[in-house]
Amino acid sequence: MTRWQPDARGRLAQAALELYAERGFDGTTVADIAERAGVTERTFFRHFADKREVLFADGDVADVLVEGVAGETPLAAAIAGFAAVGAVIQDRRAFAEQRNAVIAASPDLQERELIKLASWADAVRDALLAQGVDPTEAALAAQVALAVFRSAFQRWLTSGKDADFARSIRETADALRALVV
Amino acid sequence: MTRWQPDARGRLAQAALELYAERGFDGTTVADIAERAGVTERTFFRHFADKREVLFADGDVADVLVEGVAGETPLAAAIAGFAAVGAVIQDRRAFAEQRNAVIAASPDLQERELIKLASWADAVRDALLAQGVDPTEAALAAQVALAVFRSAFQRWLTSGKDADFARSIRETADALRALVV
DNA sequence: CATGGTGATGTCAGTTTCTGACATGACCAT
DNA sequence: ATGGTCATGTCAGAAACTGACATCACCATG
Repeated sequence: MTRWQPDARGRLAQAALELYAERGFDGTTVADIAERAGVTERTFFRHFADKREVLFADGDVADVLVEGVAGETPLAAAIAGFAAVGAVIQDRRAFAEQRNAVIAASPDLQERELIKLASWADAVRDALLAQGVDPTEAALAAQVALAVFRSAFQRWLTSGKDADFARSIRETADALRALVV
Repeated sequence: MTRWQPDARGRLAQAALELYAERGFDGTTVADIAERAGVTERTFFRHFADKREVLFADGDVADVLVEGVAGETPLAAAIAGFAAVGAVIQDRRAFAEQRNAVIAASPDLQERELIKLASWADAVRDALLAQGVDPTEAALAAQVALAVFRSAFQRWLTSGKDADFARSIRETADALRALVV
């Protein structure tokens, strides 16, 4: 006789995404999420630091990001890092869409999203630093690459069901070059 | 006999900045802030939506930003908008430094800072749209200009007491051009 | 001068988020 | 079998916020 069902964390994450989609972030209490997942509220807070974080457990995405940082120039390298993340996201488009819709509907979740993206930019900056890039240049390249990623993500979402993330990145990078000239 | 001292809102903002600097954001309760300002906790929440917002009442900065959006190219126009804000910030350097230090010390405050900056980028994007710029191009230009602003702000802070914000912006914009080439 | 409306604040009760401390019991190594 | 470990449960409480209603200086109006 097992005392608890396995993967409480996964059930909590799933329940949270569903409830945020059904009733909105504000209309959902942590007690609701815990109940649907079949655990107590206290267990929720053992797995996730707060009510928002449950949507942002990216696992090892940061590793993918950092390993992808390589290229001819610092900016190209930074963009390549984000492109690697794009490839991961592309494999779960339906999830990405639902999650994106939920976040777009809640300022609280947007805040958390922004700081997560900022931490990605910091990781890219650090990767560039490790490759000997000048600190100021690395920070700027990471921020600009993030801007490209965000724009490319929107482009990918609005480009239909079978859009290619790498293509969206390339197109956005081209648009950037056109802007700066 | 006046029933209350004037400018409760201003006193709350001042008390909050002081206390966040003294004890940190987490170490400060809204009751602490209200007490120092000589009002009740309820009054705090009438003036500010939440505990973070008290540091982010920028007043008419968004107007300055939008009015500053003008230039030869969309990116130049977007950067000009942020440069206009820079000029305002430059006039209150000591305040900017203290506020920046307080925010840097708290992830919660950083989140709010990021979403405020994002809303600035959205305002710039809308201003570009109003000038007939292509939507995708406008969004990207606004995001890139924000990256330039953030980098320029750091540069300005670390460039000594009498640094010129406009100069930091120019230098960062030059760095961007060098990156993209 | 009286009267009544307005607006900023106070008071208070309640919900929700989040934390610390301690208890439980299945599982595992010895 | 015995004891340790680890995920979870239980409980109490602090702090962030919200809604409803009360107060009373001030001000316009007759």
